[in-house]
Amino acid sequence: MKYSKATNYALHTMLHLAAATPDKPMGVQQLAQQQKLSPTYLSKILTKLVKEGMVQSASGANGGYSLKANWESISFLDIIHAIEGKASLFDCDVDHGPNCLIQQVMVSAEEKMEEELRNVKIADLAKEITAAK
Amino acid sequence: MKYSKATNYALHTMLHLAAATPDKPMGVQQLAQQQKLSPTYLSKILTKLVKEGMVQSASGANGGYSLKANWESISFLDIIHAIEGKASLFDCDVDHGPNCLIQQVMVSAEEKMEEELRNVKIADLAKEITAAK
DNA sequence: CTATTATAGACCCATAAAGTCTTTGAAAGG
DNA sequence: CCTTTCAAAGACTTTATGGGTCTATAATAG
Repeated sequence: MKYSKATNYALHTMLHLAAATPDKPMGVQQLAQQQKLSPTYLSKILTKLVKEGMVQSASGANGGYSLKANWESISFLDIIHAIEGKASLFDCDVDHGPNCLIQQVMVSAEEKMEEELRNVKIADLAKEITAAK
Repeated sequence: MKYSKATNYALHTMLHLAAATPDKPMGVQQLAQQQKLSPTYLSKILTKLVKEGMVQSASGANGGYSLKANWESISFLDIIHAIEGKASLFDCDVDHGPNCLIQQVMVSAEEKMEEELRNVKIADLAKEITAAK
């Protein structure tokens, strides 16, 4: 079990947008250079973030991606869910009634992790970065 | 990102052993029937648990698998680590120095989940099951 | 010695992640 | 209106891994 690389890229891209230019749009090639990956691949990831309402896109000259107005409230969990989906990490497939004790333990542990990820906003890290400069 | 089915099988098998016969060994075909999967596949999973020192195996007639002496202290996390490995769920591959803030957040969230999984022992659930009978 | 059981490893298949390429569509600016 | 610049969409390829089978080997009880 591993987080996908796409999640890593998404988190870094969001942090970069938040720390640099929440206002001005930034092109995908520029964003891709930071992480040394292909622009077309990153654009697929960004499109997911757009669909989830975290990022705005603008076509045409001087276009690009920028954060949406509500960006200060975006948490790690929001971004992870946008890429990985919102399904539970654990599914008990065994056919033994609806109340699987194991399932309950696994889900409650997962919720502990999600709670933490929900509490950390991308804006928190962006502040740390800009303060360090 | 999902837990593997093997983890699900391992947890259920451990629980079944703990709730049924911590003393007498149980054959893999019997264990496999419970979860409706092939004995050879389950044996691969059980071998991992043996190597991690949670389960004892005995070849030959009247052989099979049984829990080890220390079984009351075995946690969910122990079993999960035996199957999934102990690596972190998140690796920041981006080349930007050793102190990735994102990595730190992800790891600390993961530790919250692990803490919970470390606190729940398979013996706890086994007690619940036997008490319910 | 034989029946029974675990162990090991080669092997296969399906699915999903990871990434490329090409076409289409939208906007800005002359 | 035409061209340039950008994102969006989707087909496609590649690679890795989970999930599983099969067969041969080793250990042990009786």
